[in-house]
Amino acid sequence: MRQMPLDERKMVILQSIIRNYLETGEPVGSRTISKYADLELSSATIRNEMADLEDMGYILQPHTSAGRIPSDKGYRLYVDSMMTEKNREVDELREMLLDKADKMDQLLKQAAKLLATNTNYASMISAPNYRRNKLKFIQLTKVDHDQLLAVIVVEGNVIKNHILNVADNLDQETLLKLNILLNTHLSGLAIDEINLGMIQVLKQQAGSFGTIIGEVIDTVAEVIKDDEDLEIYTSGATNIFKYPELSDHHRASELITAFEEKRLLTELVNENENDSTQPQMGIQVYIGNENRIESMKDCSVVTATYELDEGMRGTIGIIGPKRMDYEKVVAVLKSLKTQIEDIYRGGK
Amino acid sequence: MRQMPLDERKMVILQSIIRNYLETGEPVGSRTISKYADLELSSATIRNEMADLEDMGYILQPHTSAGRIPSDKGYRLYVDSMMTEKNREVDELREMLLDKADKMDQLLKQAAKLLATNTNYASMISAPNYRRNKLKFIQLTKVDHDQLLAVIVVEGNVIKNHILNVADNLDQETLLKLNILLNTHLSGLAIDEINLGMIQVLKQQAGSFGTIIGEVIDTVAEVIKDDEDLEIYTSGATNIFKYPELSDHHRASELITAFEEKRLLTELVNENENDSTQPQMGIQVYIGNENRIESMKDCSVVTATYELDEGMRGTIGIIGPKRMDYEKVVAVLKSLKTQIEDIYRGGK
DNA sequence: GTTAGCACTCCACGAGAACGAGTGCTAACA
DNA sequence: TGTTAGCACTCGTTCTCGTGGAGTGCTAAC
Repeated sequence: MRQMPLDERKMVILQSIIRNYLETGEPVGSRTISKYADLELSSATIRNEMADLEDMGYILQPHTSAGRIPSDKGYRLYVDSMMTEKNREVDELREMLLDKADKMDQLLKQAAKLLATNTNYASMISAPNYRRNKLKFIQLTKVDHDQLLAVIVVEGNVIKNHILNVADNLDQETLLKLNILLNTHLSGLAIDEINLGMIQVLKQQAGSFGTIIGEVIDTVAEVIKDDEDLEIYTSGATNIFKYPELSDHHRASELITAFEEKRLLTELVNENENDSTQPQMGIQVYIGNENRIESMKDCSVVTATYELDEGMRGTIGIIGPKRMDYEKVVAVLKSLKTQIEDIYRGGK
Repeated sequence: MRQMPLDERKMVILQSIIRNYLETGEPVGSRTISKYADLELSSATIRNEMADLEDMGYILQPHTSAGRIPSDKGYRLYVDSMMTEKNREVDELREMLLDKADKMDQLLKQAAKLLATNTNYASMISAPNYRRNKLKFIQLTKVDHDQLLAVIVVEGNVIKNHILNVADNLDQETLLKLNILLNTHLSGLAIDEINLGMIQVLKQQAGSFGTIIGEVIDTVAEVIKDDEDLEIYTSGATNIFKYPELSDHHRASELITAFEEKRLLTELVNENENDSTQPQMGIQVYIGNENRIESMKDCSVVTATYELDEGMRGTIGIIGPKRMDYEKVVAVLKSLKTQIEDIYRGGK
C-alpha cells in the first residue's frame, strides 16, 4: 500500500465512487465515473486513477474485472472529510417527538421508532443511567396487609415502582414516619452518593423497622442496576433485509438476534459513553471492523451521545450497511440528540 | 377429494408421515415409512395407502415424484386426535419462573423468554387487560410546583404511573383532600365500572379542582387503553431461522417485522381471548391458513388463554413452522398457563 | 498527461446431462 | 382380495460447460 497525498482529482473520483456505491450497492466501474458530469475525463484516465486509489487502499476490487467498492479506509476518509451535512430531513423529527414527551421511556421508545423509519436502518437508544441523578422522593404506601408499594422518583421524572413484602402489619402512622425519615435523609442525593454510613444511620433511626429501610434501599440500588444492564430500545431491525449484502441467512440471523437480545448492544453503548475524546459534537462512526461486535463487522455503526445532566448520558445509534447514507444519518442523529436534550430540560 | 373412514392402518401411516416430517422437514417417501418398525409392509403397499390418503386430502405432494407432506387437514387430524401430551419437559419451567415473580410485567417478559428458548419457536405473551380489575388505590403526589405524580394500583399489583401537569400550585392539604375523595369513590371499583355519572359527582365535590380529577380519570382510562393495544411481550423471533421453510428472505422479513411491530399480534390475542368455546383447557391451534394473519399463513400458531381473575385474561402463544412439535408445545403452554395463574394467586 | 484500442479475466447466466428419489401401474403371488 | 416385486416414468437437484458482457491493465499514439 503506497503512501501519497490525495490530489483534488483523486478526491473527486473517490467521492464519486463512494456516492455511487452508496446508491446502488454494486461495484462501480470506470465508465460510470467518466460519465459523471463534473470531470471531463475518459474511462481510461479514470482507470489509471482508480488503480492509484486501490494502491493507496481507499478502494478495492471484489475480484479481477469487477468494478471497485470503497474499503473501510475509503469510507473513513469520506466520513471524516467529505461529508456535508444534510439538514432538511431533520425538522420533521421535532414535531413528531413532542407528542409523546410525558415519560422518558415512552419518549425514547418513540424516538427509536422514528429513527428507524426515517433512516431505513436499524436503530437503538439506550436510556441514560440514573446513578448520578438526584432522588426527588421515595414514598412507601400500604397495598395489602403484608405488602408495601415503594415509589421512587428521580430527577427527570423517572419513576420506579417496587412491591415489598413485609412481615409486620404496619400502621399508617409508622408508615408516615418511615416516609419522612427516608425523604429527609435521601431526597436531593444522587444515587451514587448513598453510602453505607448513611444507611446505618437510617436503620438505627428506624429502630425495629430497620429491615424495611434496608429493603427499600436495596430496591433503589437494584432498580438502578437493572437499568444499566438492559434498558435499550431498538427498532427497525428488519430494515437490514433491505440491503442484500447483509441479508443472507447467516448474517441476518445473527444481526437480528443481537438486536433482540440487546446484551451485545451494551458494548456499543459503553464504548461510546465512556469515550471522552469525542470529535464532532459527540458523533462517532464505526466502519466495518472498527466496532468490536463480531456479527456487525459488515455493518457501520453511527452513535451519538446525549447528555441530560452532568454524567447522565445515553446513546442513540444507527446500525446499517457500510454503504450507509452517512450524511443523512449524522444529521438526523445530531438533531435527535438535541431534541431529546431540549425536551428533558423542560422545554415541552 | 374422496370421503372415506380412516381405518387404523391409514391412521398409523398418516401419523408416521407426520411424525417423520416434523423431525426432518423433508417430504417423506414410501420407503421411509415401510422401514418404520411397527408395520411390516412393503413400500408398494404404503404407496397405495398414501395414494388414498392424498385422495382424502390428508397429505400432499409438493410435486410429482416427491414424497408426501402433511396438508393442513392432516395436521388438524393429528392435533385433534393423535396427540399424546408430553409432560416431562414441563417441570423445569416452574422453578425458573419463580425467580422473577415480583412484578407482573417482569414475570411475563421472563416467561416469554423461557418459552422461546425451551421450544425453539417464537413466543408471545399478552398482558391481561385490566378493565375488569378493581382499583386498589390512586395516589396523587406533588413532584414539582406544577407537576403531580399519579400512582394507580389495581388488583394483581399492577402499578401505573403518570405525570400530570397542573396550572395551580396545590398545597399539601388540598392534595390530601383530593386523594381521599378519589379513593373513597373509586377504590374497589372495576375500571369498567367507572361511568360518567360518577365522574360528574366527583368533579362537583372537588370544586375548583374538578379539572384535576378529570385529568386523573383520563389518565386511568388512557393507561388501561395503552395496555390493550400493545402490551405484548415477544421473544425468540429469530428462532424461525432454524426452519428453512420459513427463512427465505421475504417470509422471514415479514414474520420478524410482524413480531417487532406487535400490532398484528393483537389479532391473534383478541381472537383467542374472545373465543369462549375453548376446547381442551383453553388451548387453541391454528394451522396454516386457519389464522388470519397473512404473513403467518405458512406457520402454525398455538395459543393458551390464562385467566387471573374473572375477565382478566391474557394469551400465551407460540408461533412456529407447521411441522411443529405440537405435543411438546401444548404441554408446555398448559404448564405455563397454570404457573402464571398460580403465581398470581399469591402462591410464590 | 490523456486517450483509443485491444487482449484478457472472471462472474453471471442458461442449457444440457447425469443422477436419484420417489411415484403409479401392472402382473404375479398367497 | 390384499400384498408385493418390478419397471417405466417424472421431476427436482446438481454439475458442467459454453457464452456474453462488464470491466480491467497495458500499450501506443496523440
